[in-house]
Amino acid sequence: MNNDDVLGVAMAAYWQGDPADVSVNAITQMAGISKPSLYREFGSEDGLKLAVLDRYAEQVLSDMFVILHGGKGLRETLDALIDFASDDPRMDTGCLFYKMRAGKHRLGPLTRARVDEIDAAGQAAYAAFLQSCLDAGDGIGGLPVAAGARYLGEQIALAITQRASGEDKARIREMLTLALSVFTRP
Amino acid sequence: MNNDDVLGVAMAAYWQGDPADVSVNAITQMAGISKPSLYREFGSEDGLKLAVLDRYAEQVLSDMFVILHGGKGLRETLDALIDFASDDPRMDTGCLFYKMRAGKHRLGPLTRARVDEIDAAGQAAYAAFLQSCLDAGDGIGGLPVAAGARYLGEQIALAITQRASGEDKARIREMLTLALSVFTRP
DNA sequence: ACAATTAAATACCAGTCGGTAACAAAAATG
DNA sequence: CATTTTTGTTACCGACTGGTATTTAATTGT
Repeated sequence: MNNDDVLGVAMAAYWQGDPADVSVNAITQMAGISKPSLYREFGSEDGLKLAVLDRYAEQVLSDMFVILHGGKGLRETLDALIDFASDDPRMDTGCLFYKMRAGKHRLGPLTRARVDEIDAAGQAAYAAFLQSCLDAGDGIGGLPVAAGARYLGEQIALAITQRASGEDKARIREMLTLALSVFTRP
Repeated sequence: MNNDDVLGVAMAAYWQGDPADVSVNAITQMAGISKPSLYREFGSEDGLKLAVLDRYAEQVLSDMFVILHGGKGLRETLDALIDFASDDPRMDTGCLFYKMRAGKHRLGPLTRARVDEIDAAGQAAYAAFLQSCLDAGDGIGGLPVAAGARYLGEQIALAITQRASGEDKARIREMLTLALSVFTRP
């Protein structure tokens, strides 16, 4: 059981439940390693969560950035975001990043700082996407880019968070589609 | 320091922070009473939280039901909801009910059941409001009542939750107004 | 083969959690 | 006044938390 395997186990555990409800003891047990081994590798619980978050960003969140930077048009990109948020099986138990962001006050300083970084990067990506739509001549419902980016980000987060609470996929899609319809209004 | 005072202290503590992060020890300390006194009165942490939630529903949530059952028109009622969610000073630290609902898995069975009850009552109130708008001849953006009620409830919850994380009031109002504009679309 | 070094595990630390048993003061009841 | 019953307190319980000091096992260098 090498370090990457441990990271995988920890990510699965944090992702499946609530990061704040999974103890280091539980992780060492699931990974079949001793506690000092884990602490030697990651330094602290904060260090472990940071490593997990980085791995998650690179393995999962990257897909969302790919959608946003795909250079497709407004409708096509929004549809891809809706598909991802309401149907991707990886989001069945929610998004680890959003879970961490929702419980930010329970995180250590390292992980919290990284959450803020990723959040800012997300905002920037949403804004860049909307700006590119404007540049391409697509209207975005007459909204300012910054406000639209915040709105878009929060609606996606809301939809994925509802996935974690077992809400029906079709209903989530319905609500998200409705929320994002403000961008494609005549 | 009588029982109602203790309930007030507990409600303030739970409301201010996260209900899951406030221990019974902390509450007894803040209220200046001993732990067995609190347990004799409320039975368990679950019982205390249930009592707090009931008090909160009667003191705060009732105002939202009053708005919904006020018999006013669509636009006026939505505006009142937007005002409440984005400007009412009592929502500066968020809504205790939504905080409990978000951390439902951390609640005891009594409180969790009550959260579900209140949630269902909220859904019903939103649906009744939208139905009354339809009956009065107001269109609600061509949405089915049930879907609209879910959407409306979640958008209000999102807005108030953002209040708790210190988001700017004006931006929250902007986003909520945008989200609810789907109801008043021509 | 033996010594030095590294890796991993056992066992422990102080602190907090929700919850209670045992006990002291006070108030109601005979 | 004496007795019971309620009210409140101190001190404790076992279980868990994040984090480590210490010891044992495996590996390496010579």
